[in-house]
Amino acid sequence: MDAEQFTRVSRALADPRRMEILERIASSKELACTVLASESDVSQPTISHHLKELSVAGLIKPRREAKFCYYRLDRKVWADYLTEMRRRIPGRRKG
Amino acid sequence: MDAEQFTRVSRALADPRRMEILERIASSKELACTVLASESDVSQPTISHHLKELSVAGLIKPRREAKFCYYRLDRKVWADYLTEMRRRIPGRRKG
DNA sequence: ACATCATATAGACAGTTGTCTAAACGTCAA
DNA sequence: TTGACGTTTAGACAACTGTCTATATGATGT
Repeated sequence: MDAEQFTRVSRALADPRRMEILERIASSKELACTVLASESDVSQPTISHHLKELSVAGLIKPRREAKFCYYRLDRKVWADYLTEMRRRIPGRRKG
Repeated sequence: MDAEQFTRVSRALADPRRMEILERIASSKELACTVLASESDVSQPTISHHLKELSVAGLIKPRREAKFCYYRLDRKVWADYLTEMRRRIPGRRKG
């Protein structure tokens, strides 16, 4: 994962509400915007905005189906992010 | 790790410069502000500000020795953060 | 006491961000 | 075509953030 995407992901995760949304998406195979909007206490455009940030970061992928838009977690990007974290802050070698 | 600290850590990591500082500290057993300030291209107060954010998040611990202040990574907090990340976005169970 | 060095704090300022409302866009069903 | 629905975009606004300069604090050495 390159530095730019790493930063984008980090920033995307920095907002608690966005993290919450990501968790919600990850907990399901696929989730429609409507569900997220109805579950949240912020407006639907705000949800849309957060989903875009998560998309741009590459953490989620949209699937359009007629009127609806479903999002799913990109597990590869997530795994890559965690790997990059461990690479940047490696565990202590003895000595 | 409680939700509040999780958010604080996430926010602390969201700034590339702060992440860089954290990596630099992690790469060494202990690091003085002076070193960080001299290596960076931002002003000393800005470095001090970033160090405070990282401290408040619990990621680094200061050690005062006379005039100097040395920082080291709190590896437990770091490990806890990664654990919490994995807990929030668990790997897919089959089915 | 005074000057010097290392660090922290205060205050200011521009840029970013999360949120809202209003409106646009695209799809479906009468 | 009209209307309703799901979603995105535009624009506005307050709050937050990264940065700076100037200053304060505190320790050292002369």
